[in-house]
Amino acid sequence: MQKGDHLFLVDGSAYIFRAYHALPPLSRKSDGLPVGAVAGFCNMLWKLVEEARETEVGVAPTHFAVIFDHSSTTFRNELYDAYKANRAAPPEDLRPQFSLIRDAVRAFDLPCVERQGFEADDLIATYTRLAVEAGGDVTIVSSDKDLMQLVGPGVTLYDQMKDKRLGAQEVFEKFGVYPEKMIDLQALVGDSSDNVPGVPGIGPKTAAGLLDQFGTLEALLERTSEIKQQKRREVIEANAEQARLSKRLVTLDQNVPLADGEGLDDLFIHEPDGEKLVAFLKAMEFTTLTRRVSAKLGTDIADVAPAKVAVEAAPRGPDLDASWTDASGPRVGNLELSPAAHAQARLAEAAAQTVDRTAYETVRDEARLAHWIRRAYEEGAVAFDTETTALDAMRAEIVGLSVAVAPNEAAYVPIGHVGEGHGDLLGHGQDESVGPQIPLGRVLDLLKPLLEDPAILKIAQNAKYDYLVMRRHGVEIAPLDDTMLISYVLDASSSLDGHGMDELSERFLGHKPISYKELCGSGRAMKPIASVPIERVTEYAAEDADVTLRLHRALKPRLVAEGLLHVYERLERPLVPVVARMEERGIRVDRQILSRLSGRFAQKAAGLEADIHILAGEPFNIGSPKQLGDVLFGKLGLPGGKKTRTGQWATDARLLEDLAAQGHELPRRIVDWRQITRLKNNYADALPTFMDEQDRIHTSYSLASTTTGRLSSSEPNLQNIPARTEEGREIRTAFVPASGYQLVSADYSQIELRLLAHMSQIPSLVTAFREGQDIHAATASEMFGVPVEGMPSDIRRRAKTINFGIIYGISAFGLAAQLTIPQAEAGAYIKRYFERFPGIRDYMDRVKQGAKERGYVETLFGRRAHYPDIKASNPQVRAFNERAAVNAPIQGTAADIIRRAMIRMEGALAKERLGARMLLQVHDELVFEVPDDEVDATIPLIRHVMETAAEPVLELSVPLVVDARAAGNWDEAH
DNA sequence: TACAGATCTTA
DNA sequence: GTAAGATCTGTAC
Repeated sequence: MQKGDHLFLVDGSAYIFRAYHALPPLSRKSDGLPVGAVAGFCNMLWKLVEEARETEVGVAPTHFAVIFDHSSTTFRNELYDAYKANRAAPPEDLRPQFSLIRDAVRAFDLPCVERQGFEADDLIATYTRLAVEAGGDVTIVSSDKDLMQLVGPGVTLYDQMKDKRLGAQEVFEKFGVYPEKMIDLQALVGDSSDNVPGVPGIGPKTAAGLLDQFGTLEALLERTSEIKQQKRREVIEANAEQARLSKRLVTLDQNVPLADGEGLDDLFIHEPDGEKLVAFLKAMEFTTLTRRVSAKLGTDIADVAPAKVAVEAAPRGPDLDASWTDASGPRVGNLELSPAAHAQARLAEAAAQTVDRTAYETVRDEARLAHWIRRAYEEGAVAFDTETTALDAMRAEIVGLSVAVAPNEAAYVPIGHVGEGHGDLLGHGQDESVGPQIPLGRVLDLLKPLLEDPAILKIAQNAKYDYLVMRRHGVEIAPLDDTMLISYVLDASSSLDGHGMDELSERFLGHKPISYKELCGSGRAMKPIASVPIERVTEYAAEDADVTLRLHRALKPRLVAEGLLHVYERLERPLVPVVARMEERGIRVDRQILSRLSGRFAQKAAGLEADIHILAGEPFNIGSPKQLGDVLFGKLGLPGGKKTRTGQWATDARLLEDLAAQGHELPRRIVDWRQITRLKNNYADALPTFMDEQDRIHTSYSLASTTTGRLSSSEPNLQNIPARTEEGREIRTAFVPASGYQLVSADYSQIELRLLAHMSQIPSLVTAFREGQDIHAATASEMFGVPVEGMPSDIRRRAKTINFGIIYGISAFGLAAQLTIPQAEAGAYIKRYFERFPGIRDYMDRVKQGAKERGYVETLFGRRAHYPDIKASNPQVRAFNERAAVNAPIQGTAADIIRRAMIRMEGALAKERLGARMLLQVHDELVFEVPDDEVDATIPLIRHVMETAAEPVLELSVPLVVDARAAGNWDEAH
């Protein structure tokens, strides 16, 4: 549990009574077992878990528990033996349902908690306290007045039946006091259903008035002489002790000892096991709910046998509270407690705090390091940053570590510093002048328990980097929050370095941190950080940790307030260690193959270069578009010269191809030369420079640099290795498995087009995918009336281009360019397409409209892409934003789905004890290294995980299909 | 030395 | 027509 999390606590006993009384009796058909309350209970629970975001609660739970009363006396009976003594026994037909309802909660895979000697309310109070202390928010699903005392910042009640939230303001409207005085009010008023005596003749109105006048119950009892009405004074004086007793009875115990496995963090919610749940519902014979649940969870009803459910002859007779406080009445916005207000307050707080770099400490001995570790434990969270010798996490050596536990309370631990001008570039070699430093091994030994402690949240900016560096030193940081990813989820559009710490700090804290450049210089003058004076590095590094901590406080609550917590928790945070391990593994590349290719490309390029210079009549730099343009269109006067917007001659491949098609020799050679030199320079010669000692290349994936949720790959970019041309594919043959392994490539077939079919719900497209038709041929057939059988390849090619165009937000201009046809003709194609698939135009219009209204579009998983310029007055800018907005939900949903597959993949492989290692992601493709003898077992598993990755959140109306193949290199596997 | 523009590679 | 990153050239500083 941590800041930004949201705990739902369901008052299970109250829920049962409500379900029982609200619904007509229902018996199981096969044997007449009464199950009405179970049915109502299950429906409410399912609705709550699935739809909380759409209700007044507005957020989905990250943590969840159903709390029951336990069937024994509680500490309150020791205080007052008449407590709840007049409670009627539950109705006969409800009794057998109690244990079934507990079974139901377990079938939902939700924690179900009860404790002997305590009421459900005490457990709820305890969990609420713990959650608030951990910085989380709480929704108590109940409207029992006994629970109103718990309402406060971050804590509200929720009446599911009425879809009403109760915050402090609602409590005040109902009882005339704010939540903190509810206990005193109840002590005065009493509760007949619980046998809490209170003071006779004092009702809620009078009690509220008295508390308004005196402040507290104790003050009232001490100053009864000030009560004007004689009768009232006498009755209160006579019943003072009874009021004090009542107060103890109604005060909830916030310190119930929790059993192992019932701690706050054990309440983390996870997707239910579809089979288990469906089996239970089937046993109960709830046909409608069974259908609904299985559809959502992707479970085939026919495949699941009903669970064996034991019906207890008699319940253990729990004291179930039938009283249900009516929470009706006017509801007023509860602004001071809403997640939005909370988030805003945090932002304001962060912006107001100033940074004091002189407060930072340089840690030079183990005693001081121990102090900082202790502080981290006290706070429960620590911001963390590593200073290293390189930007590449796979090569970087640790120079120092910084931590922050509170604003301005931060420290730097120098480890690998050397004196100015001493040591080599990597910072190796010690120097006495830098002063004492704790040895790396000791720092790691001391920090490892903290960094791996599941109870302490570690916060980092670009956490994957620090995770990788530390993992290489045997420390597996967890749990981990990443301020960069939080910012990215909140608004991905500022992606051009927009999530860097310095930018975030200036944007949200109004503070400009010391830049790396200021610290170390840049370019030729750049010094290794290990030789910068430690006092200066302390200011820089501790500030980074401090700023990271502040950003976390400022930004994390916005995830809840803006309904984006699930995107972060499900699609971003869990991916950090997964991608880090992929980078760490790297992929093996055959140096010899690349070297051979480089030689061949060099020869070919030299030949072409000579030809080109002869054809041009003079030597010139072919690689210079400027010189090339002058030669082609100036000196030789070739036709079709176009200017780019900077006034240069355009010499792109497409244009040169056109010239070549007209019979010009030179442009053909230039196109070939460009292809060959590119293959040589960009790939054959560049890739070996990234190889490590084991001939493996470790790309770096950015999780936060696209607007749509895709990953990007750099240094080197392994997401644009050639695949289309014969010569290009030879580069791919150099990507090979380790010995004893095969490379397996698994890619989604047409995933974006399938998602378009699902999202726009075009019947003919949906049917085509369901029946496994050739989608481009089907499109062509629908558009041009040509039968699929014997369709000319050119017709199909046009349809394919149009299909891609649709996904990209089509324009006549673009389609014309792509198909090299006149714009009018392209426009006619589009018109015809929209006539044949009118739902597509409606869908695109809806998306654009939504983007204009809200400023953003969403993927099916709730990820947002912002397009503020979609309302620009410049038609070009506007049209561009419209196309991007149409594309983003499709591309982004596909990105979300493969992220989900990646997150599940390692666990799925481990569960089957398979040794496959996930190495690369290329948007719709995953590449693995699989032990030779496990290939046959692994491929079906990989396919299954990928094909079901959208479930159970989404039930797609079209199947996802994955093609997978094993081979000795990436070209053949792809 | 730093940056923008053109080009080309991928999904 | 969408989304990226790398390299080279040429120019501005």
